[in-house]
Amino acid sequence: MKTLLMVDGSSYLYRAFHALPDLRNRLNEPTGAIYGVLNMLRRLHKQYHADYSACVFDAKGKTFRDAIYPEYKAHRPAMPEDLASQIPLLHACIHAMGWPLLMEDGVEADDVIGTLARRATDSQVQCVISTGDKDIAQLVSPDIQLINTMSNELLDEAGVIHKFGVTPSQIIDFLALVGDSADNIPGVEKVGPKTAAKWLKKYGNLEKLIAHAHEITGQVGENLRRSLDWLETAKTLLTIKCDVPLVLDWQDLVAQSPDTSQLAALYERLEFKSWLRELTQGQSTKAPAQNALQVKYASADSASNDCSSNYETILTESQLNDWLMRCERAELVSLDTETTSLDQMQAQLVGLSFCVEAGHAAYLPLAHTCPGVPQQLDSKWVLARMQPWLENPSKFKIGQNLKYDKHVLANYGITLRGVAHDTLLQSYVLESHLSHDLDSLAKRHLNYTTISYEELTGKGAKQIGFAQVAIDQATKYAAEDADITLRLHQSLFPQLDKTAHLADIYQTIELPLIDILFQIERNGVLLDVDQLHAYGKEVLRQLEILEQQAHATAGQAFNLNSTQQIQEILFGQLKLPVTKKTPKGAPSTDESVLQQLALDYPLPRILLEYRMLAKLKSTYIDKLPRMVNQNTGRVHTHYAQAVAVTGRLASNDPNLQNIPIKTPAGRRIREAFIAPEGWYIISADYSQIELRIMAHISQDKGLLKAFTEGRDVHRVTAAEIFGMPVEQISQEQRRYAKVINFGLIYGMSEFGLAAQLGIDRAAARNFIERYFIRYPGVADYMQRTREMAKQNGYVETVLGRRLQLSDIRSPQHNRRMGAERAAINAPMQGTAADIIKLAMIAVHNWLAQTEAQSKLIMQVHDELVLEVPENESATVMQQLPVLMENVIKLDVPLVVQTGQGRNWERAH
DNA sequence: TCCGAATGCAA
DNA sequence: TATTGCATTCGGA
Repeated sequence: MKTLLMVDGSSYLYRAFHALPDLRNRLNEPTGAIYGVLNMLRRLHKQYHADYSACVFDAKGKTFRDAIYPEYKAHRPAMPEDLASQIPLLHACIHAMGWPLLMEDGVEADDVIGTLARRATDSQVQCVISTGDKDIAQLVSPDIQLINTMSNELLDEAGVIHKFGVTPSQIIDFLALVGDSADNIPGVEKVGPKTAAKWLKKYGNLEKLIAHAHEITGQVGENLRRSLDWLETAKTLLTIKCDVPLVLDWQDLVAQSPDTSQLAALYERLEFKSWLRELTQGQSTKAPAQNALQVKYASADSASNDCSSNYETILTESQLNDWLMRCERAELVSLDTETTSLDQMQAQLVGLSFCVEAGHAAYLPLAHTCPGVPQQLDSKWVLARMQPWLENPSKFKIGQNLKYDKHVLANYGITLRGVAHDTLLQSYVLESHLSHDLDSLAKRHLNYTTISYEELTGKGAKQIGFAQVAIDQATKYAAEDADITLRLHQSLFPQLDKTAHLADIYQTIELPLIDILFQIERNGVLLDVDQLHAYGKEVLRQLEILEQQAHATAGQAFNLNSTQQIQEILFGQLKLPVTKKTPKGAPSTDESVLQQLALDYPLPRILLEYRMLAKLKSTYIDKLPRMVNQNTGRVHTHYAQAVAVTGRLASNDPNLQNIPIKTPAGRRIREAFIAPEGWYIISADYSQIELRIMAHISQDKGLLKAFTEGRDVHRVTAAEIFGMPVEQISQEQRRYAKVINFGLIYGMSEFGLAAQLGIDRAAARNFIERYFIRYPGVADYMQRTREMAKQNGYVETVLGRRLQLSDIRSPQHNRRMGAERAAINAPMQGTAADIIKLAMIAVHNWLAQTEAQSKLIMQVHDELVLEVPENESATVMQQLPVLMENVIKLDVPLVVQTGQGRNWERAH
């Protein structure tokens, strides 16, 4: 049987343009989209030896769809000039490569493809359609398959059912219900893929669904009934025409042999060097592996998404020996572990993967239990064999989040050393505002779609463990991860290295921090479970009393945890005044609202008390004891090193960075964080670090002076804005000044200040004006920062860490203002984050050098917490401030306050 | 079982 | 209509 290969060129054109970096030749002509599309055609050509082929593009001009629906694709902006300018050369290349190129005026590419696919089926020709567009799934049949060449996803009939939950013949109905945002075709409101598939499964098709529309209950049902007329039109728009009159012969679809000299001239102009070399040297079609480090010019080769690969499964002793030798010899080895659990303290190894050179990776299964599993090497023996290499600090390793792998190996008594790089942190330092998971990185930087974990294991309740995954599947996935990580390093590291400050932050802050965070997490913190348990009982009694009081006061029973029910009672039945709404428009019942209402009514006061205790109980009192590790008897948090865009750490499972402190009830919880017998908790925190950083960055004379002279800065500020001597400032006036000082750090508006202080806007504006008159350097800094952000698209910390602000030029006022506030805050929050990270490194190194037993156990943004044996406490108390205050030299002094006690509360 | 909304804890 | 996070409960699908 003959085959026809069709490529939906238009669907790839935009994707290539946006997915690839802005490649240009020496003439500064953009070339990225050309490269992307050609690269795909080359891959397809290698992959399929089709008898007929065609590359199809949309032509200019209106189509019948525009006629029946003027908004069709109307939301799409005009094609960017940088893309439009690439099209003539792209077409020239395709032509020179010998591909039949089709463009029909007034007909969309989809309809050309549909028509040819129909003809192919009629002529008993098999059809493969390469597209990134899901609409075309409607064409799939036993003789017609889709392939998404960017993601390597193949869709046959079963594939469509698996992906969309409906058959190819139901795809049009499915899309009509869901809508297609790419073409600006709305669906039924609130109906997503799940609902649409469910309905179509039940009723068969849209017609029958419409006939039973009255049976659908709820809001969705109403939405459906409202959309009935539209659905017909949507169907027409979404249906690919398979009967377009095309004057074409099968002969027109036979590929010609490439015009080599023409092609060489084009590649020369476009500077596609490796392809050019291939032509001139008459090499095989396989492109040589590229070393991104050497690609200095705007050569398109560095964007190669041709991740050709050779993955091996290690099942024999000799294979292992072979790979170990390669690891020993390689300059840098990419390493990844597959495990039984996301909890790094519990995780057991299922397998290990390595990559020594892009494209050459291996998977070493150790504990797969899938049916029909082959004999695997004995894991104890393997680990003993590998331990010397893993622990050798001069054998360099790279990975994606190696802190996790270090924990996993530590569970087997192995200390991973020689961590030279981590792609998670490279991406984080380079582009903290984007996602850093391996799948996203591969897509973004290599234009490559990895096999997702869920593809192998499923998701939700039916998800299986990695050990149940078949070994060949696991090899593809795990070896690919190691391979991709190495390739990412080759792309990311040179980018980092271009900006000295970013390279420094990566090398001297983030990389060294891996081991320190690992150690802190491993150390854990001791919890007085009995105390929490007793306190929980006490709180439970209070909650029961409060609940009864609330029900009695309201005159009915209701769920005190339900904001909706509280809304109904306060504003629906009791008719209390609504002062604030939630973002969705419902009357808010948050703390500030209840506090206001509590002045005049009894119920809000009860609710406030209830909420505070309920929160403490569920989030901390009950939860923390359950998080105690059974083996160590301690709580081990996880620090996320690449989550917060400003450079801060984040803590989770459990979050130890939001343990209560403000209320007496909250402090009872801090009392449960204890030191073992014979040890102390010592806490050291930076005093007003962000305000000090603001003084340093803004160089405001008044602020610098206040800090340099060691004054109470809130009191000084109050004196300035109230125009009174410092000695006469009241507590209330100081509180105002403090709110203003903090507000400034967050880029607060007069509205926000008014809300915060409970004063009117005019008064708030007055305070801000007086502040800026007294501290003109600060006003100036705010303005400079906004401008810097707008100009560069990013802001920087004192050490040069960057935060990109993609919304800073947004036409949407809200987004732009949000970005401006973030621009003002990020340098201060981020510099503080840099400083405490330096402090962690300094403290850790000092403890190691002096061979102290004391250990870091927590970091809370501006505070370090240590567990210290009695005999070391005096030294630590004396040395901590010295170390922390001198990690950086600012134009104001840094001040560190320390405390020690049997528990965290007492250490404050 | 999953997800968004509302809420609230920290620095 | 104040920055950065994480985690809880509810309630709808």
